[in-house]
Amino acid sequence: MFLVTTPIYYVNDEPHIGHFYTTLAADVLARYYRALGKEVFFLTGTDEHGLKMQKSAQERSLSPKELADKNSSIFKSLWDELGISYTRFIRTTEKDHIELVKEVFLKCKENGFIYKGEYSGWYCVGCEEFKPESELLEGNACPIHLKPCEYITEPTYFFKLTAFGDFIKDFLKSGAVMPAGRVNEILSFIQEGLKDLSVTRPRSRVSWGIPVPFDKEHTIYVWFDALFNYVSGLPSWPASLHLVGKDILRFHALYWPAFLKSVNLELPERIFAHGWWKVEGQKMSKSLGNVLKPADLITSWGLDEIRYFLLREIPFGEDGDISNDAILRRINAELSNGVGNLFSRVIGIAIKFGKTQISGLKDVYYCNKAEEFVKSYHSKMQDIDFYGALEEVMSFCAFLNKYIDTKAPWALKDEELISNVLYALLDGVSLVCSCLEPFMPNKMQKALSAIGLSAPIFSPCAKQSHRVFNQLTLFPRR
RNA sequence: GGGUGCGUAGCUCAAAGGCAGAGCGGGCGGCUCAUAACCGCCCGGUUGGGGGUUCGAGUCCUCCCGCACCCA
Repeated sequence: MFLVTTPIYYVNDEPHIGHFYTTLAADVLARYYRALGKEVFFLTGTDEHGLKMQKSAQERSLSPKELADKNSSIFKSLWDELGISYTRFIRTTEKDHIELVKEVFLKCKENGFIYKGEYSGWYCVGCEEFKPESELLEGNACPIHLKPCEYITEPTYFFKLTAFGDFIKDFLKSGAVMPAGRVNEILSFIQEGLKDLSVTRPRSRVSWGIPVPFDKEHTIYVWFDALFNYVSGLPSWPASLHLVGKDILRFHALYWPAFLKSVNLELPERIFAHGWWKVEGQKMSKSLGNVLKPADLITSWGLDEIRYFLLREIPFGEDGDISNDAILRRINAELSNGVGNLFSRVIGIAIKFGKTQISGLKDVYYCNKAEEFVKSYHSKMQDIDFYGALEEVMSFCAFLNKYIDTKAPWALKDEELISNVLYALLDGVSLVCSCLEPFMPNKMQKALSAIGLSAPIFSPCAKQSHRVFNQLTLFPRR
């Protein structure tokens, strides 16, 4: 079973393009493995505890739960509207999750990895973390929130992170964390010396969270709480793949494996950290007011088009830039002129020559090309290289266009020869649409049904005959 | 301040010491099945800059510049 997760999104934030990007990547992989006939469980959800939520709720005279309900449903209904094919939407306020976190926390203590101590330092409410003194601005202000931090000393429970340094290093060197380039950051963080991690907050200060099962004066730290959603939310453990943004890789590649090991659970098979999008060349930020919402983009360009763009524009893992020019280029050059036009071309030939029921001799040259294409497509998909996989599709489209020109079926007199060409072309088009289906499920399902297929097929020349039902303009030029 | 990574054509990216490439965009030609599409050809480069190692460097070393990120 393929078990894929997104991070659970913190409900104090509004969904933006970054949330969509991670979720989209998971959705594409989920659809891909389903199309391969594999059983898939796709987990996403919301992270709802913590001081930030507690305070936001207070400001709005709501209970934290009321605010969490409201904001969580914003995420959930967005994913529903966008057709994200998640299996479960988990919330950290759900009972089974809370029970699991308590259980695991207790076990971690029993295993000797949690001990009581005291923590003092400058605390930023916005960040929900203590700030090192050197980082503070004038007036002990937090460099991110520009508001003064509070100096506090409080009893806390520590997690013995220091016991896991070598274990984590081995994990990082195993290649499970991708892209490899980002692993160095975590390694050097370990190299500089780990410290034990405070994993509880006093109940008096943070009441909105899961209580420590053996000490009601303390609340379990939100990250400890949140990360275990992967265990409570999946039907089995370990996960096949955690998709995360590069900003939270440390939590996933360092703390998370340590937490898991401390309670004798297996580690996730793979963790992939993707990059960040700029918007028209600028960093996305609330202060710049250029936070891009997925719904806005999709309204202007279309859901499938944006799905395609985000995974095609840059190699998955790198940072990228979203601009209207770039989107326009991709849509016109690749979707309209490439895929869409090829589709119309082939259907057009079939209809014009009155051949909507097509069988023919297999062209070995075509079949070899197609085999080669499908093989590299799969290999890229399994490496989580969306960019590369889509590039393969585009070159196969180019091959098919050339194939048409070379064979020039309109110049052929022999009916059988025409059928042979059309057989290869329809086979090719069905592969193209199949390979694109995980990326653009809506358009591709229409395309597939126009050629009589209800689901993707990935085997070249497997069907003895093809049928053409109707002409379709898949991607109008912009 | 310390560290990691990046910098290749106008744009998005390849090239793991061996002829600097693809696609897009631009120009010219061809074709008529198709969405002014498609096919072919052409233009496009001091590989951020300087120095070094090597028969040979985009690739390795070193210094500088710029950008991103991690840490203090």
